[in-house]
Amino acid sequence: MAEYTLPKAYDFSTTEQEIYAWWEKNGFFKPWNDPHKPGFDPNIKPFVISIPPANVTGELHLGHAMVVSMEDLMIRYHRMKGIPTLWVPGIDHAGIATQLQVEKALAKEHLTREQIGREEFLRRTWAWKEKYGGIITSQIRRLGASCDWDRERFTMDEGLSRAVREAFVRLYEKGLIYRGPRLINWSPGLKTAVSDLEVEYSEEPGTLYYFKYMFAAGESQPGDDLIYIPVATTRPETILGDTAVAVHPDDPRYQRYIGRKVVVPILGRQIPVIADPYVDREFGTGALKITPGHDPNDFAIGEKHGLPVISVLDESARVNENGGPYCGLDRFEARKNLWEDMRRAGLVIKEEPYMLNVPRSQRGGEIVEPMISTQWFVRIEPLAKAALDAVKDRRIRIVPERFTKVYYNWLENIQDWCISRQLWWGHRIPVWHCADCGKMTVARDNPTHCSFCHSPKIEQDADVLDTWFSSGLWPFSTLGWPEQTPDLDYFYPTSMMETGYDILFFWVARMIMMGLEFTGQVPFETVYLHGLIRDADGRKMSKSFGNVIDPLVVMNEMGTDALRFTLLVGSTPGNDLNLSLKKVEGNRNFANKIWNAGRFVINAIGQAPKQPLAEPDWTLADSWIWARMQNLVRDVERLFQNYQYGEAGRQIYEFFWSEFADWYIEIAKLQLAEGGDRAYYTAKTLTSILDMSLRLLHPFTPYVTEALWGHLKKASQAHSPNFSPKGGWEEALIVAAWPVPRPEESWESEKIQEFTIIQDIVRIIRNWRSENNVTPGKRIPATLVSDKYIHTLQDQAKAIASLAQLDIASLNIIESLSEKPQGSAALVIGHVEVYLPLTGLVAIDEERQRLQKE
RNA sequence: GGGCGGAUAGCUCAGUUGGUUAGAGCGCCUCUCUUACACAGAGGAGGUCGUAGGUUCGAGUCCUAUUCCGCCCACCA
Repeated sequence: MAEYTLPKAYDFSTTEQEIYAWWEKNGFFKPWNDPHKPGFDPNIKPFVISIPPANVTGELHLGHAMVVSMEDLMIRYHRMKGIPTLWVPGIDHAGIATQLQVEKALAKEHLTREQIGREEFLRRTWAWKEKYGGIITSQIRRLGASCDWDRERFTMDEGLSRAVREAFVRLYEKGLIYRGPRLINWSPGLKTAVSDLEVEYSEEPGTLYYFKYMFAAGESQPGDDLIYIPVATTRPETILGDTAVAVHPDDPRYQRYIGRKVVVPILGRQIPVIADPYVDREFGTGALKITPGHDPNDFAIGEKHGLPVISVLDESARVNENGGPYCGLDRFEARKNLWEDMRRAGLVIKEEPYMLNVPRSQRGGEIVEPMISTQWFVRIEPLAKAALDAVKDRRIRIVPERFTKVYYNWLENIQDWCISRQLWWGHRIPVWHCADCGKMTVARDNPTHCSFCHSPKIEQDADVLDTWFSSGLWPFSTLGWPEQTPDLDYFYPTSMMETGYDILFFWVARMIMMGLEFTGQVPFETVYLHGLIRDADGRKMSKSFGNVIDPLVVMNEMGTDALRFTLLVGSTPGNDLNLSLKKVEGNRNFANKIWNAGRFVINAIGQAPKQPLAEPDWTLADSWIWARMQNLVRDVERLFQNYQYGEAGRQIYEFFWSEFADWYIEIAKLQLAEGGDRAYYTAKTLTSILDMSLRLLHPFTPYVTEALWGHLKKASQAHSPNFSPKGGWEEALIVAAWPVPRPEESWESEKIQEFTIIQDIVRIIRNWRSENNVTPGKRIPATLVSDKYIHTLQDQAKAIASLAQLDIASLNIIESLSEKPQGSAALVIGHVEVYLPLTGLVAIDEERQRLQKE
C-alpha cells in the first residue's frame, strides 16, 4: 500500500491559487539580499526587472501575458540560481487609453469632459482606474508573476509625480525643454497634439486635384505662355492657407514666372511664385502649393523663404476665420464645397485617382492634421546622442542583435519630441503662467506666486505630459528616484528590459535617454525583445476581426502553465508568434504528463525499500538517464545564457516526455519489480531525475512543478531520508537550487551510445511487429546476434524483452551465428542482427483478407 | 525611397559557433483501454529546407543574385 497517493487528474484551477498564496505568504517573492534588511551585502549583484505598466482598459491581453511570462521565467531562473532578484511591478500609467475609456463612459451619459469639469473628470478616472487596476493586478498574479508586490508603485501616486516634476524641471533648467508654436500632428478626435510616433500611415485610395493658380491682374508680361500655374494637391481645403506657389528654379516651364504674384482661389489673396529645389519637376504639374500652416515640408520651405504661416483649421479640424466663406465647415465638407466653387469659377483642371498615404491617429484612428500649435518640446539631440553611444559601446545590449540597427537609425534621424498633450489624464506640466508679467514659473513644488513679479495671479499650464515621458523614468522612478534610496543604490541599473519590439522607440529608447540623463547610468544592461502574438494564421489579433484569444479564458480552460509554456516555448527572440488553442492544448497535455509521471514516481518511492543493502549497481538505463540529464542541464544553461529560452524549454519537454517518461519509466517498472536494491536504486534515480526535471521546468510551468515537487518532497521525506537530494529538500521549488551543470565525464557518451542500441533494437522489432500485424500482446521468440554488444545485450535482455514484447524464455543472445535460422525474418540495425520467426505469428488468413480488402 | 524579417512535412513552427539518415506539435493512417497518464501508448505515411549560382571534404546553416510574403522607418504635393 502506497503511503502517498495523488488524484489522477491534475486540478490546476484550485492548485494555482493555493500555490500562489503560499508563495506570497512565505515571502518567496522578496529579494533575499535586501538593503532594508539586516545582513545586507551590497557587493552581491542582483537581477532586476521592472515590469512594464499594464494599461487600464480592464483587459489582460496576450501582450501582457507574454511580457509577464517571459519576465517571470527570467526572475525564477535567477532566483533559483541564488541570485537576489527584484521584480518591481507597475500597474499602469497615465495615457490616452485610459482617458478614452472614461470619455466613452461619459458619452453614454451624454456628457463631455468639459461639462463635468476637470476635477470631476479626474475623480471618475481614478475610480475607474482603481476598479480595473485591481483586476489587472489579480490577473498578473494568476500568470504566476513572482513580483515583490510590497514595492508596487502606481504611477499617478505622489512618488511618480515627484519624479516627473523633477525630470521636467531638470531638463528645463538645462535648456532641454522649450515651448513654442511649431507644426505638430494634431488629432482632431482626441483634441490633442500627438508625437510623430503616434501617427500611423495607411495607404488609401484618394484623389489628386489639379487646378489653376491664376496670375494676379497686371502680372502678365509680353511673351508669357501661361495665364496660370497648374498645381496639384490631395487636400484642396489647404488652399485656404496657401502662402506661395513653388517651382523648381531650373524648370524651363515656370522659370520666367518666379517672383510673380498669383491669386488664391475664392479668397483672392495674392501670393508669390517662389523657386525651391525641393520641388520635384516630374511629379504632378511640377508646381507645388505651399501651405506652411498645414504641411511639415511646406513649413520648412516657408521658414526658408520667410513666408507667412496661415492656420485655417481649429482644434476640431473645422475651418476657422481665415477660411473666409468656409469658416465653420468641417475640413472634408470644406474640401468639397471649395472644390465645387472653384469648378464654377473655372479654376479646376482635372481630378485623378491617386493612392494616398494617409496619416492616422494610432489611438483614435481619425486623420491627423499637421497644425501650428504652441506645445512643449524636448530638445532631443543631446539625449539621443548619449542613448546612441550607450548601445554602440555595448553598455546596453539589445537581443536580438538586429534591432540595434533599427535603434541607431531611429536615434540618428530623431526630431524634437513634443511632450505636451491637451488631455486631462496625465501628469500636469509643472509650469505656472503669470497673468501679470506673462512669465513662466517652473517649479518642483506648487508655487503660490510668480517667481518673477511675485504676483499671486498664476495659473498652471493646462497641458499634461506624454505618457512616455513618465514611462521613460520607470526603471528608476519605481526605485524611489529622485530620492537616493537604498533601493536605487542597490538595484539600479536594472539587469533586463523585456518587452515587445513594437515599443522599442516609444519606451525603450526613451528610458535609455532619460536614464542616462538623470542617473548618469544606463537603466538596464540588456534589452530582450520578444515578438508580437498573432492568431493561428499569423494575422494581427483584433476585436473587430474576432480572432482575439483571451488569456483568462485560456487559463481557465487549460491552466496557466499550459499558456505560459506555449508563449515561452513558441517564441524565438524578436520573431512573431502565431498562437493557436491547439498549441495550448498540447501543452496542457504536457502539464498532465508531468503530473502523471510524478504520480508514478511518488508511488514507486512508497514501494521501494527504505535502505540499500549494498553499493549501488546501476543499470544501463540508470546511467543513461543520468547522463542524458547531465547533458540537458548543460544545454539548458548554455541556451539560457544566450537568451534561447524557447529552445531550452523545448529540450526539457523533449527530455521529459520522450526520454524520461517513454523510456526510463518503462524500464523502471521492470527494475522496481525486481525488488531489493535494484528497486531501491531505481526509485532513487526516479526521484532525482524527477526532482531535477521539475527544477528545470519550474520557470516555464511554475504551478504544476511546485505542486508536484511539494508532493515529491513529502513522499520522499515520509519514506526515507535516503531519497533526499544532496543538501536536503529546500523549502519550496521556487527557492530550490537550479541544477548546476557539471563537466562532461567520459562514461556519459558511452552509456548514451549503448542505450541507443537498445532503443534501436526495440524500435526495429516493434516496427516489424506492427508491419506484420503481430498481435500486440503476443510474446514472440527472438535471436539477437552481436559480437560487439554481446554484454550489453545480455545485460539488457529483460528490458528488451519487455519493451519489444519478446518471450524472455526463448530469447537467444549470441555472439555469432554459423547459419541463418530457417523461416525467420532478419533485421539488421548497426552491429546487431535480429531474427524473428515467421511461422505462427502472422495470422495468415486474416492478413490475406485484409490485403484483399485493400 | 531606406532598413529588417520570413519562405523547412497537409497546417503552425524549431533547427546560433557548417558535420552522421533534417525535427516537434497538430492533422492523417494502423493498432492498443498493458495497474502514471486515452489530456495516453506503439507503429506509419509525408520534406530535392523559395529559386539560381558560389565557398567547402561537407551547406537548411556561410557568400552573391533573384522571386514572393510580412513588418518598421521616411512621407513627393
